[in-house]
Amino acid sequence: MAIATQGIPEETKLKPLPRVRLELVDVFGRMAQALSFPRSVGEIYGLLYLAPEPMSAPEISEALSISKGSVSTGTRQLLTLGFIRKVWLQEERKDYFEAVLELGNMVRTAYDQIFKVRAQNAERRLTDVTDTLADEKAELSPEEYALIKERLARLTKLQKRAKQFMPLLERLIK
Amino acid sequence: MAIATQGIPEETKLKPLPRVRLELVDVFGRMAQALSFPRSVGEIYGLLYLAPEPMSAPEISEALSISKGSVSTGTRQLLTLGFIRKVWLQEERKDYFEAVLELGNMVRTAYDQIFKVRAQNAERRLTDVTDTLADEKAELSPEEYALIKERLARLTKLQKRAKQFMPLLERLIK
DNA sequence: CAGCTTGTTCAGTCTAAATTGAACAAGCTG
DNA sequence: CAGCTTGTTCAATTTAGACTGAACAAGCTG
Repeated sequence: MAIATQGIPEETKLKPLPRVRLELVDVFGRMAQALSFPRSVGEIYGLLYLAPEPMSAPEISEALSISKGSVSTGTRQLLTLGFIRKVWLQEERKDYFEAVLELGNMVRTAYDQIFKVRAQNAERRLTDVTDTLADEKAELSPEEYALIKERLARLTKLQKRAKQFMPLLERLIK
Repeated sequence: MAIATQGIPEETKLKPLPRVRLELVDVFGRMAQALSFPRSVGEIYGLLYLAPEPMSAPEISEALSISKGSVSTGTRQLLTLGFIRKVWLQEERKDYFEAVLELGNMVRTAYDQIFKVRAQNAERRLTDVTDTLADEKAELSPEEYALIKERLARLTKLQKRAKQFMPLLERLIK
């Protein structure tokens, strides 16, 4: 008997997840994909969101049948986005994770880290293009130059309007 | 001579694009990717945005070095999003395309078609999960049932808040 | 109607990103 | 300290989905 159970990790006692939980895992998995995050990241969050207790990385790995590596990188991403947090359970040695339920915070940090950065990039690139136009003025016909200038000006105007709009959005999110 | 030029399409007279235009193609290409659209779709829009005249599908294909197929599917997507429109040039037979410059409209229809649809999907899926919980009630411990119920209620609440938020957003976009 | 060109569709190819799994470091335990 | 387990990293693999190119339909032109 001792021999037979030897290689098997002692923690195989996990109950299968109830259907509700599996379904929510799927919902968050798809949602993550729609937002162009790795599906597994969404799944981990979905799993933790309905977990009665914090879960360890090996537990997550088994419950979702994804590799240790994916769990490691996935939890790291979720931690930096503030979607989950680490919990130290009594004298346990492993890390445990739980979902952050205060969704307001989540949305706000996600907004800061993703939307804001992208908006800034877009702004910079647009000014680069405008610079290129100035450089190239001599090589363009006056008509084409004027046309391009006017259209870039439109974009810049839109850009500015979006920028003004952002603080308002930020206040609404809070 | 007749033989030598035989296979070559007569319309190879396209000038190379000025650098400004190439740069904007790139900007929109990347922007599209960031919004999880195919890069080529963004590139087509970027090309048309600074085009002095409407462009035909073969012209687009050549200017961006992408296949006929990609141009066909890309223009279709842009048309349904309202980002470009078809133009019939005098008695020409081919379709010509031009960018819609009224960005307000664009943003609004894009919002309707993408964001709104996604929000509705999310809502439906969430109610599905809630239904599953009801079905499964008997198989869950009272504690687990209560916990899951409470957390799903949180999500539903957030969902509702987001829903209320949308008309406001719509007004701001206009 | 034969021979063009245009435009759509779709099966196959290619590429970028996600995922795996193995190697390794670090800590705990007998 | 030998033998666990945990967790990270990274090269290799897999997968998803964008892109291509060929086949086809439809129209116009001599």
